[in-house]
Amino acid sequence: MDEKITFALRKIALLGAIDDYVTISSRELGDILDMSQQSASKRILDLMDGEFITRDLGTRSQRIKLTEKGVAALKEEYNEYRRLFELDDHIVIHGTVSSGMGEGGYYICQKGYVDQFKDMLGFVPYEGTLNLTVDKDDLEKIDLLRRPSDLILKGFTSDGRSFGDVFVYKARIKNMDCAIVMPERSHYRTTLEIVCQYHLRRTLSLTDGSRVDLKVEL
Amino acid sequence: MDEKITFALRKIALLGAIDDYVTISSRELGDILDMSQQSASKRILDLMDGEFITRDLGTRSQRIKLTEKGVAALKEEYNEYRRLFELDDHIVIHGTVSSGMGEGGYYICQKGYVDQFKDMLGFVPYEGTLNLTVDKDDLEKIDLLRRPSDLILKGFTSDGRSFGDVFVYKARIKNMDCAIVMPERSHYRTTLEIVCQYHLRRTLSLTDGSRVDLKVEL
DNA sequence: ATTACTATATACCGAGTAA
DNA sequence: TTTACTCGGTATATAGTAA
Repeated sequence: MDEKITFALRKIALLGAIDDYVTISSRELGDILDMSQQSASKRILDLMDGEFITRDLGTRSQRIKLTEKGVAALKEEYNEYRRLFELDDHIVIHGTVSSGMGEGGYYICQKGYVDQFKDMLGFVPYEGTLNLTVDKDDLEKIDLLRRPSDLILKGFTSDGRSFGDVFVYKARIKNMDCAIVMPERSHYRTTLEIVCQYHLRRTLSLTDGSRVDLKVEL
Repeated sequence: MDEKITFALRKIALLGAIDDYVTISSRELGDILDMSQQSASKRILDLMDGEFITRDLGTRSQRIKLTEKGVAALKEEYNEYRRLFELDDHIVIHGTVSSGMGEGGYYICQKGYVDQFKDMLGFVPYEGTLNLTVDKDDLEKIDLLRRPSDLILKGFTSDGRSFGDVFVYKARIKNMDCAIVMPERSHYRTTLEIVCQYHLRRTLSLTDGSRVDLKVEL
C-alpha cells in the first residue's frame, strides 16, 4: 500500500467520508494535505483509479466517499498501529543462532503435539527448531517467559514413552510469525528453541552466529 | 508530519524497535519498504536527522531504536485512526447555510448558558450561531438527535425571564469542532443552529446557500 | 557481507491555463 | 467559481561503486 495513497485517504476519511459523501474541493483538500490544488486534484484521480473513493462531480463542487476497498486499506494500517500500541505486551530478546539438537525439536515433531500446535497457532510447524543462544544481557528476560504460558501443549503417552506439557510463546522474527517451545520440565538454559511454519534458517538466510531479534508476546 | 517518515517509522516499529534496539540492515529495510538498499539507507539517515530514531552503527550491522519523538509521531497518527474506527458513532448531515435569527443564537449568548458551555465543550462559543437548513433527504437524521443528549445546558431564570434546558450535540464541520444547540422545547424544524469557538461564516468562507457537511457525534 | 557517496534516471509538484 | 490538462523545474530513487 502506497503511503501517499493512505495519507490522502485518511485525511478525507477524517472529514466523515467513510459514512457518507462529503463535499470537498481540490483546493480545500490541497490545504489539508499541504499541497497545491493541482496536486490534490491528481491525488483524487489516483484514489479513484485505485477504487479507494467514489466521487460525484458537479459543475462547481464534488462529493467524495470512501469505497469498501478504501475503508479496508485504512483498517489495514489501523491494525498495524494497534499491534504497536494496544498489544504492547511483548519483549525483545536478542540472541545468536546456534546448532545442536535441542530436545524441543524432537518433542515438537511428535504427532501428539503437532495436532495441538496447529489448532493453537494455525500452522503446522516446520520439522525442526531454530536454536537461539540468548545474549547474556537478555538472560533475565527469559524469566518473564517462565510464568505459565496460556498456550500449553498437553502431554501424552506414545509407545510407552511419556511426553510432558510444553509451554508455547508466540513470537516474531523480522515480521515472521513463529513460536518459542519450552518443555515444562526443561532445566534452566541459555538457549531458546523456535518453531515456525517455514525453515527459518533458509528463509531468513541464517547461519550459526547470525544475530537475531526475537519479539515475544507475553 | 511527512507521510514518508511515518511509513518507514511504522515499519521499523513493527519489528519491535519501540521497546529495544533491533538489528535491521538497509537491504532488509528496503525489502520491507519496497525500495532499494540505497533509498532505505537514505530514509534511515532522514529519520536520524529528524531525531525519530537512534542508531548504533557497527562495521557489519546496525541497530535501530525509536526515540521518544519517534513514538510520539506514530501515536499522533494512531490517534487519527482511532477517531476513524473507534468512535464511529456519528452521522453526517448535509445542509445549506441560511440566515434568519434563530432563537438558539439568542439563548446561547446568555451568561447562564455560556459558563456551562465552556465547562462542557472547553471553549467559549462565538457570539451568534450558524443556521443550517438540512437537506430534505437528511431530515430523518435529525430524529436521531432527538434522543436526549447527555450534554444538557441547564435552564435558569434571569431578569424574571425563564430559560429552559438546551440539548447540545458535539459536531464537526471540515475538522472544525463545533456543536449543535437545540432548545428543549423547540418545535420540529428543518434548521439546525451551530455554535463554534470561531466565526464559522468567516473562517470557512460560508455564505447563504453554501453547502455544508456536518458530522455529528451521537 | 555492510553503509552511503555520486551521478543519472525517474517521478513528482505546481504554475499557467483551458473548459 | 470549479476540475484537471500540459509542461518545465525540482526532488526523489536507483545504479554503480568506494570504504
